[in-house]
Amino acid sequence: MDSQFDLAQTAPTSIAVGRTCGAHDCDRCDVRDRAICADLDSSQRASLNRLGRRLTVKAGQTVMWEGEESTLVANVIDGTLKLSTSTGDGREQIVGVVYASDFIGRPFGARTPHSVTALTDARLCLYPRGAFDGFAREHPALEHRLLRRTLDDLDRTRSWMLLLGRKNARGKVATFLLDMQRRVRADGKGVIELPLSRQQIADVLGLTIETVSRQMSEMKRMGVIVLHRRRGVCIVDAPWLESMAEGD
Amino acid sequence: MDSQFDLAQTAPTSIAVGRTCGAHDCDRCDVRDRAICADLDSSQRASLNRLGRRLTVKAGQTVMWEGEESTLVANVIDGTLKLSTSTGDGREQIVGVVYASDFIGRPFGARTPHSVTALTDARLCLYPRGAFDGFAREHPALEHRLLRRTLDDLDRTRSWMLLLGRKNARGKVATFLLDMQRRVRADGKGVIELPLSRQQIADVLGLTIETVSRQMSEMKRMGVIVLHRRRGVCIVDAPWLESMAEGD
DNA sequence: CGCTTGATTGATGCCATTCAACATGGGTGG
DNA sequence: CCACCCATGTTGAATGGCATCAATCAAGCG
Repeated sequence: MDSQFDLAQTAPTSIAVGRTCGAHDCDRCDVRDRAICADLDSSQRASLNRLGRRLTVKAGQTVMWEGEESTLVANVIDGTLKLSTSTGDGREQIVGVVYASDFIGRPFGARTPHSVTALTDARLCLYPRGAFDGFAREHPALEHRLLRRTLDDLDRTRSWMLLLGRKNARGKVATFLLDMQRRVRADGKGVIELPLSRQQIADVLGLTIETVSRQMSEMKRMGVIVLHRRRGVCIVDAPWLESMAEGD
Repeated sequence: MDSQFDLAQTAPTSIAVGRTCGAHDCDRCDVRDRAICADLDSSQRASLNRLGRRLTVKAGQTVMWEGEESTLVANVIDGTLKLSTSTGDGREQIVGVVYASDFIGRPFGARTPHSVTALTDARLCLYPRGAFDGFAREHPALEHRLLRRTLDDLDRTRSWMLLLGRKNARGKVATFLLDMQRRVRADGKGVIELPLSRQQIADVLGLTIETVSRQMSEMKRMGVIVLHRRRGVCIVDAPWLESMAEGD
C-alpha cells in the first residue's frame, strides 16, 4: 500500500520472524464490525481473543506455506496479502488477494492449500487452528459469518476463472485495474497506489511481466489511464476501460 | 450445445420445465450420508424435507441462470451438472462441475452468480432459498456441513486457477483426464465415460474444441490413453499422464 | 557516483486459435 | 435395411497473440 515496499523482498522466512504482541482490546479493533468475529458479544470476543495473539509481518514475509500442515488461521487487521500456488517448475499463480478484515488459513482441514505472503506490512490476529475450530463449532454465529465470507470468496474466485480462461491480455489488465479501483481508495487526484508489483499483477492475471507492462503502456498512450512512478495509476476514461474489460 | 438443448433454451423461466415429484423418504436417500443433511437426525431431516421437493431434469436443461434472483438451492441426488459464466459476446467458461451429493445454488445471497445446467439427466432435492436459509440458521450442524463443503469447493476452485493461468494445453488436458479418473468410476476394462462433450471440456479448460481434440489424439498416438467412441477414455500410462499434467 | 532492483521496450519464435474441410456415427424415414 | 441427415469430432493450414530472450531505462540507496 505505502511505499515501505523497499524493505519488502527479504528471503522467504517463516512466521517465527514476525513480531508477536500481547493481547489487545477487541472492542477497539479496527475491523471489529467487518471481521468474522463481528457478531460475537463482548465476552465471547474476549474468550476468542484469549486463544489468539497479534502478529506483525513485514512485506514479503510468508505466513503460511502451500501444502504444509494447517496449524494457524488468522484475521487480517491491516495490510494486504496474496494467496498463491505454484507449479513444480516454479511458475506461480496468485489465487487471491486479501485485505483488512478478511480471514486467512484453512479451518477444518489438514493442509493449507496455498501459500500466504504479505504484500505490504501487515497486522494479523492469529489463532491456532485446532483451538479456532473448536471455538467455531461452539459459536454458530461465528461459523455463519465464516460461511457467508467463504461463499463470497467462492463467487469472486469463480468469476476470476472467466478472466483467466477466456479473456485476452487487454481484457485481463483492464479488469484488474477496474477491480483495483473498487478495492483501493484513491488520493485527491484519483491516483490509486497498486498494492502489487508488475510481476505480481502478471501472477494474478496469468500473464508475463512484459505483457502487463506493454498493455499498460499502450493504454497510457491511448489516454485511458495515466501512470505515476511505479505503482501509481489514474483511470481517466473508465467507460473505455470497461469496454476493454469485456475482453476479446 | 447439447442435442436436447433446443427445449432448454426457452426464456429464463427457471425451473418450471422440470418434473416435480412428491416427497420422498430421506432415510433411504442415495446421498443420505454424503450430502449436507447427513448430520441431521431423522426428525430434522423430515422437517427439512417438508420445505423442499424432488425435481427431475433432462440433460441440457438449465436449472438456474447467471445473474437471476437467487430463489432456489438444491442437493444433487443423481447426475452431473455444470456451473458456468459467460462473457458479453458469448464465450463461456465452466467454473465447476457438480456430482451426486453436491450442493448447488447461492444461500444467503441475492443473486445466483453463475448458471447451472444439467450435463446428464439429473435428480435434485430442491428448496426455496429463503426457507432453506432460515432452516440452516436454526441448525448449526447443517451450516457446519455446508461450510466444510464450501471450503473444499474453494480449495478446488483455486487450484483450478493454476491450471487456467499457468498450464499449457497439454497440461490442461492431462490434468482434466486425471481429475475425471478420480471422479467417474471406470467399467471393467478401465474405460471411463466422460460426462462432458469436447466443447464442454474446452469450456472447462479455457481452450478451443480443436485444441482439446488435437491433444487427445496426440496422447492416443503416443500410447498414453486409448479412446473409445466419443466419450470413452482409458488411461493406459497414468504416470506419464501425470508428468504431462505438471504443465508447460 | 556505481550498484541493484523493477519496469519498459524491442526482436523473434512458438503455440493456441482461427478458418476450413472432412470423418464418424447415431437416428430417422422411406 | 439402407440412404440420408445432422451433430459431434477430427484433421489440416495459416494467422496472430503472447512468451521468450535480451537490451535499455528509471529510481532508490549505500
